[in-house]
Amino acid sequence: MTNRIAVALNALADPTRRTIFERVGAAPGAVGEIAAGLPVSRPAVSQHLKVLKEAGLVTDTPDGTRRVYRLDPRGLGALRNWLDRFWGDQLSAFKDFADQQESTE
Amino acid sequence: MTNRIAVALNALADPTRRTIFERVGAAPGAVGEIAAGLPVSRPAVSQHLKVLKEAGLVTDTPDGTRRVYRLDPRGLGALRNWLDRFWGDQLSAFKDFADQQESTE
DNA sequence: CGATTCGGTTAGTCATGACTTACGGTAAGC
DNA sequence: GCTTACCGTAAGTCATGACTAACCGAATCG
Repeated sequence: MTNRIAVALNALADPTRRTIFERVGAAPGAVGEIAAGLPVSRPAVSQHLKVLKEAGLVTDTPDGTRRVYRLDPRGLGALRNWLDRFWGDQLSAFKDFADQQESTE
Repeated sequence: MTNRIAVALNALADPTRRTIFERVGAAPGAVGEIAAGLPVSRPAVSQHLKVLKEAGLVTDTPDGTRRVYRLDPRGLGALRNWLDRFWGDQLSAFKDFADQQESTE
């Protein structure tokens, strides 16, 4: 459960991989199209897409010799839920902090 | 602007650092308290907290010789907004995909 | 004051992973 | 059939960063 978060965060931590992820988010496309214009080789993009796929952040669909990648809502949703948990923690913690400040002033 | 996202994601990618972040989220505390029970040394925790602080994910407050760390809403909010952008992309992309599926069946 | 506690910093080691080059494999076009 | 795109994989190189041990500064207590 927290492992899904681990792989997702690890996948999005790399700058090149994040750029690839943003490109896929802007418009689904094949590996060659995604790699075009990037400062890394096509095999590198392939490896990054593999990591993103195993993280549940993208999915691939065969299309002839090409392979179209698009966003996967599962990894995205898992990250959102994880973040929202801390958002709640943060709010309650801030409330405690504010109460304490008020009581000691 | 995207640099804030970069440092935040990079900070949360490390497992040890994520554990520290979760501990701080559960309950604010000093460095020694956070380091207690962790499989790494206290200086390591100190270095991790520095990274989390520079990422806008935690803040520190001096308290005598101690130093209390708590969550910082800024980094948390930035991450949420960044994720939500892709959430919108994902939804529209899924809609396009569904429309295309429908038109080709 | 000295002694103690708490925490940040430095230097140096070591493992992880991002990248390229070369290769193999599959589907479309002649 | 043969060739051409397109893509994933393997092997090997190299840089980044996580960690420990040792050190130093600052605040508290006797």
